[in-house]
Order: sequence, then C-alpha cells, then structure tokens
Amino acid sequence: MPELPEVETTCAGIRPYLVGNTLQNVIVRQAQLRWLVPHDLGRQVQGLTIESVTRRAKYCLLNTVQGSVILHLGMSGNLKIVPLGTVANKHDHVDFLFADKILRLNDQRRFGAVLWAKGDVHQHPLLVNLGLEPLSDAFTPEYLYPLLLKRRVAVKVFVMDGRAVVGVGNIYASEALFRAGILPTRTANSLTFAECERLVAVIKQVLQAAILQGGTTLKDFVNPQGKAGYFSQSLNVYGRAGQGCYVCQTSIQLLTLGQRASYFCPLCQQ
DNA sequence: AAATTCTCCTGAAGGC
DNA sequence: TGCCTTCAGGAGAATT
Repeated sequence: MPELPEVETTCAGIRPYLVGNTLQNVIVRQAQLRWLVPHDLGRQVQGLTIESVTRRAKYCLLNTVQGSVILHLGMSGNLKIVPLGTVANKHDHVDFLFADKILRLNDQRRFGAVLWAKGDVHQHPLLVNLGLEPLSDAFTPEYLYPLLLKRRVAVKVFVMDGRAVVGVGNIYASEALFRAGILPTRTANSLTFAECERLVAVIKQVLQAAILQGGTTLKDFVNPQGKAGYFSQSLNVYGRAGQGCYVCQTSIQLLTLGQRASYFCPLCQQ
C-alpha cells in the first residue's frame, strides 16, 4: 500500500510528464471514492497548465495558477501515465486528459480521493492542520518532545496521528519503533528526551531508506509490474508475528493498537 | 479536548 | 470445488 515513500516516488514519476502540460478534460468512471469526485472537476481544470507536482503528507498535488488537484492513493491506489486511447481496465476510475497522454488513477479499494482545491491548496481543510513533514529539517526532537508530553495515547498511535508528524503509516510506525527500541504500547508522554531523539532519527532513517528503494521502481514507473515487494525485504518486524527477531531471535509479537496491527520484539523494545 | 470506535471497499485467506 | 465469513488498511467522521 502506498506509504509516504511510495507517494513520493509516484509524484517524482509523474512530474516530468505533467509539468508544463495543459489539462484538456477529466473522465470519471467511478465517482464514489473516499469522497465523491466533484462532478464539475473537468470544467474546473480544463485549460489549466500544471505548474508543479508536489507532495504533502500522502497527498499528491497537481498545482495550477487557479488551484490544485488533490490526489490521495488510499491503500490500493496508483497513478500512471498512459498513451491517449489506452483501454481502461478494472478499477481505472479517473483519467486526466492532456493533449498527448493520460494520467490514470487505478484504485481497487476506492479509499483514495480526487478533489479540487481552488486557490492555495495548503489552506484546504484536509491539509491546513497537518503536522510537519518527517523529512523536513523542522522535524526535530526539540519539536516533537513537548507534543509527546501532552499525549497519553500509545506512542505508535501518536506517531501515526498526522497532527504532530505526517506520513508515518502502520508499517513504518512499527519499523521505526523497533529501530528505536521503544515498545509501541508505551504512552507518548512516557518517552524520555533521549528516546524522542532516537525516534525522530529512525523515522527519518526508515522513510529515507524506503524512498531510495522506491527509486528503483521509479525507472519503470509507467510499467505496471514495477511495483512488487519493493520494501518487504527490509522489514524487521512488520508481518513477522511468531518469527524470530533478526537481532535476538525472540519471537515477534503482534497486538492491536488503535485498530491497527502492531508488531514488536519484546526483548529489543522496552 | 482527548481518546476510542466506526466507516468506506475489494480481494485474499481460512473454515466448513 | 465452492460458498460464506473474516480481515486488512488511511484517515476523516462519529461517538464516548
């Protein structure tokens, strides 16, 4: 499923095909995604030129002088560039038509979103209250620690809650806490500053590593099969319940926190 | 306000 | 072989 690294890779993959190109129309085959795709989206964007393609949290933004198309991939979405006239397959819900190509959204489970934000997209309700980008210089232990102290939820739930830091999904939350040696069940306000420092460092580390691996799929981005298992070999705990920890051989444990599967090593994480 | 639970959807996996 | 049930997952909405 698309986590921040995959969204980053997706944005980078489509950017060179879109910047400087003008939207001709939008075809919506299935409007019922996470939210209804605006019925007048085609009319809104027609004639607008893509000035930049950026990412905020797990949103991919197609920016024009009038406003931005907000794209979210949910957990099964993907974007690709295909030639005009390419036959749509199952779950190909939305096409953005350009003069010589199509940007096509496929989303099996329809948890994704396609929205239009007039004006400054960062003022949109979905974006305006988001926390910091984990890979930004502003995301530091000094920033995070006071926020941790104010919350009593499990630290894993806190990390996945976009109010403090965005883009850390279920897989990377488990992986980051393993690398930081912190039990996912610890309350946010129980962390020491030193633990907060480790947490910030490993979040950056694990996301950066995954983006580098995502770069591999970038090459054949327009090729649908280029997406299999690109980070699975670097997972230490996620999906490994009952198997031995790579560090100490202790059996990896699984429990549910905030309705999410959480994996951890009971010996390496304290 | 903060924490918890519910919700959307599809396909894979497990049970019988 | 096949049908039925269960479950995962991003993140806003609803509820406690």
